[in-house]
Amino acid sequence: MSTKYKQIVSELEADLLSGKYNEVKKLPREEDLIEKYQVSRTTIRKAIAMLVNKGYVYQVQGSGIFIREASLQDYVSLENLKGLTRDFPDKKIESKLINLMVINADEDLAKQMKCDVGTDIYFLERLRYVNEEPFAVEYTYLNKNVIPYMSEEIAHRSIYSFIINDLKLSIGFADKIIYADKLDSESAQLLQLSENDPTLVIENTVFLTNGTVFEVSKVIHNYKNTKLLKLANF
Amino acid sequence: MSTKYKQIVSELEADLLSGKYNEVKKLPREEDLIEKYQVSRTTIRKAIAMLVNKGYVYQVQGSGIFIREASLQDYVSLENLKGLTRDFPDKKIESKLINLMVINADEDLAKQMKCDVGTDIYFLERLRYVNEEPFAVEYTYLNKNVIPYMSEEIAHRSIYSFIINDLKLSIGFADKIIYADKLDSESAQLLQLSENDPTLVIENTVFLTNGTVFEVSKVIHNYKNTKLLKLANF
DNA sequence: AAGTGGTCTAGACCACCGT
DNA sequence: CGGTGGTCTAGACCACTTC
Repeated sequence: MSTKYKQIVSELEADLLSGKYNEVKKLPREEDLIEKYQVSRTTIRKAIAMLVNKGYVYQVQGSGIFIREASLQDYVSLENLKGLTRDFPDKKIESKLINLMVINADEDLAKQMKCDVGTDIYFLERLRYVNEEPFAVEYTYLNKNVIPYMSEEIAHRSIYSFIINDLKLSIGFADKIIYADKLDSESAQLLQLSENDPTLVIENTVFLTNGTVFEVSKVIHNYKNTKLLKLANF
Repeated sequence: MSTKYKQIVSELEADLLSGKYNEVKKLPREEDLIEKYQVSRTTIRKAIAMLVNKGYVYQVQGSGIFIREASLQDYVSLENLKGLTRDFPDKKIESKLINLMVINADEDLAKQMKCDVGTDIYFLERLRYVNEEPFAVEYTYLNKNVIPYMSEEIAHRSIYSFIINDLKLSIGFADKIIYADKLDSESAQLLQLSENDPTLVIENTVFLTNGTVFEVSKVIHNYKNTKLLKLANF
């Protein structure tokens, strides 16, 4: 059983995605939500705050809770960072494993992963496809002390769902550095593009809830089919 | 006078940026902050929640409030979107105005700006420099019904500070679409790069607190000196 | 003026971290 | 176990929007 406000968030999120409020472009007022879910105002407001943070809605004092209609389709959201499977629920996601090995952290990697030099690290190289088209080349480093087990089978599917559902770890936050660059020849070949073509690169450092680094990765995207969506609040 | 929690956020933010807590890498516990600021726990927790959203800190149940040390230097933050002046406080920011005119919204622009076809729109083209280097070419559309006045003088400095401080408008949120592409010849020349070099493009739609669109813009960045930083929470 | 969000309080009880 | 965050309640009063 989850907490009340999280359940309310899930339910409202599902309603929003199903288009339940598309006509009025508004959510019911706070008082109605309080009545519907039988919770205190604080709890409702906490749930709404989550939806605001996720970019679903915005509130206007004296007026109501309005839906923010940034058509989510075909964009990789920078808010819900739980893997491609979440971003493209209707599309066919595949991964080709190119490399999987255990290495020892050198000084540079140890610093990035906040671990000791020599720590065992899984290194994975994957080519990811969306609807049969090459989408990105991923170079991933996982701390073996945190992720004790990794296999070809897991790497083919979603590593994140393995971490959350099987290892029961909870992911806390991530730093992402985003930039454009020229493609190197290896990545170009994998993405079926030409050397020196543009590419969108994302370098990730991903932390558990307690602040432990468990993943460092570099993802080289096909510029022809990657668009990120960031919903910012001031 | 601002609200209590906003004042607390400002103060803690300044403390964090000044490096006050760099040694312990922790903020004081909630109870101490309550004592210090003489407010209720809810108010302190609201302030901390803001700092968490901005990516400054993370909380661990049973343990404390820890500082998230993602070195902010040389990155354009996707959290504090108040212009380059905020992102690079120590650097020299300049803008060269290339074009400033009033146009009428065509069907496409009207849709993007949620206004009527034919509405007066300021169109600006600016080349922005950071430390004397060409940083980005900006194409900006501003709804003249919202921003009634614009001049060469304002366009040379920060449009955002004009909107906030002089027009007293409050900016609410923004949608940002981010992708890599090949440079066209005009932008390439302005950025002192070659045609077909990579570029990082950001397309913005910016809203006031009440949901009114006041700006649509396309920013074509120099890939050699632009790195974005996104601090995500799960 | 009526409707609806925004801020703030005081306090209860639960859940997780570390020793 | 003590220390520290996490969730939740009930209620007061303020501020903005809309008519």
